[in-house]
Amino acid sequence: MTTEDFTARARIRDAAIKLFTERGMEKTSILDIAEEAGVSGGLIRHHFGSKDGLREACDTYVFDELVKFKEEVLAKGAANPGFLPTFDARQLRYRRYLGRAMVDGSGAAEVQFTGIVDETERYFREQGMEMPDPRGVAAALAAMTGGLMILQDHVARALGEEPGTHEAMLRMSLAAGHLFLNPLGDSEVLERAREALAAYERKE
Amino acid sequence: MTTEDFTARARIRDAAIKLFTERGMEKTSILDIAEEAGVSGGLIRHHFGSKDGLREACDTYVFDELVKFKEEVLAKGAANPGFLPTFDARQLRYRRYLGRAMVDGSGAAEVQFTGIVDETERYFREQGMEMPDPRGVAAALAAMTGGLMILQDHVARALGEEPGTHEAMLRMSLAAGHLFLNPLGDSEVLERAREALAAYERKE
DNA sequence: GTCTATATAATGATAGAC
DNA sequence: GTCTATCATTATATAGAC
Repeated sequence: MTTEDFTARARIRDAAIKLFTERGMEKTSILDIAEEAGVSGGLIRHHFGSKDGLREACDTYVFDELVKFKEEVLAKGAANPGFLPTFDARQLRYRRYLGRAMVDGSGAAEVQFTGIVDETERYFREQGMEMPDPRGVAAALAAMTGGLMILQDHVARALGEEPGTHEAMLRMSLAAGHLFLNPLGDSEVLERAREALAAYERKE
Repeated sequence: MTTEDFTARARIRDAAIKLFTERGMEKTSILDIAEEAGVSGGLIRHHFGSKDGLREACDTYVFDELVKFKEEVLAKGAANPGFLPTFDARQLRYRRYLGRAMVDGSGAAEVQFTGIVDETERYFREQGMEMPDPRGVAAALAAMTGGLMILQDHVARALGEEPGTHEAMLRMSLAAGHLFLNPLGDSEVLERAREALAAYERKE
C-alpha cells in the first residue's frame, strides 16, 4: 500500500491517526501528537497549519487509502461487500479511524457515510435482493458495522480478550459475519417485534 | 417514569444528559450546561462537585432509568430482547446516551456493556438458539445496536430524513429489525466470506 | 525544516457574597 | 441554594531563531 514514508510530515500524520483513533479528536492535544511523533508542536503547525488542518489531512489520507484498498481487492476479483468481515490489519485500523471520525463529526466523514450507504444500496439492487426499504437497510448496516469498529475494545473486554489483538478482531468479525448471514429470530420473536410496532402505531 | 422533577439539580442533570448525548463529554463545557439549564456555573459545582461528578451522576441516572424501563416492560409481559426495535422516545434518548458514554469511556459504561452482553447471551441460551460462539455473537450484537444509537444522525441524513425525528428513528428501527430477522446473504456471499477467512488463515 | 519561547484563549476549579 | 468574580491550568496559535 504505497511505499513507506518516514518524513516528519508522515510521522506526524500517522501519530495523529493513531491517537485520534484511540482517544478521539478532543482528548488528543497537538502536543500529545508531537510527542508520539517525536517532533515539536511548532512543526505540526508548520506542516498542517492548525489542528483542524491536521485532522482534515488525516481524514483525506485515510479515506484515500481505504479507496485504494478496495480497488486492489476488486482488481483481484475478490469483491467483498463492505459489511462482511475483513482480516487486513491496516484496513481494520483505517476503518476504525473512519468510525471514530463519524462520531467526532466532520463534513468529510458525513460524505464517507453517505458514500458507503450508496454503495451498499447499489450492491443490494445488483444482487437482486428483495427488501422493503433497501436504502434504509443499507444505512442501518453502515451504522452497525461502524458500531463494531467504534466499540471494538468494549467487545474485546466483554469476551475476555485483549483489546486490539488479532484474536479479538477475528472473533468479533466471525460473530458479526454469523449475525449477518443468519436470522436472529424464530417467527415468535418476529411476532413480538410486530406487536411492539403495532402498539406503537396504535398510539400514534 | 417517576414524577417530573424541576429542581435546579434535576434541570442541570437533564441539560447535561442532553448535551453529553449530542456533543459528547469533551465538546461540552460546564458553562454550556449552565446556560442550557439556566443556572450559573458555580451552582453546578455546588451540586455535583466537578464535571466528572456530574458525568457520573448522569451515568447512574440514565442507567437506572433504563433498568426501570426494562422492568416496566417485563411486568407488562412484553419481554423484548434488547436488540429489537423500541419505539419509546425516552428509552431511545437514554440508549443514545448510553452509546455515547461507551464511546467517551467510563467505568460505568464498561459495566453496562458487559451487562448487556451477559443478558443477550443468556437470552440466546434460554431460547435454545444454536450458534458457534454465543458470547461472541452477543457482544457483536451489542456493538451493532450501539452503532445504531451513536450514528443515528448520520443514518437520518443518508436517508434524507430530519435527524432526531420520529420518522427517522422509525425507519432506522424497522431497517435494523429487518437485518436481524433476515439473512443478508445467499450462499454465494457466504462462500466468499468463507474464502476470505480461509485466505486469512492460510497466511496465519 | 525544525526548534524554543511566548501570547492568547478557553475551561474547570475555587472563594466568598447574598 | 444560588450567583459573581477570580485563579490555575491547559491547549492552541504565533513569532522568531537556527
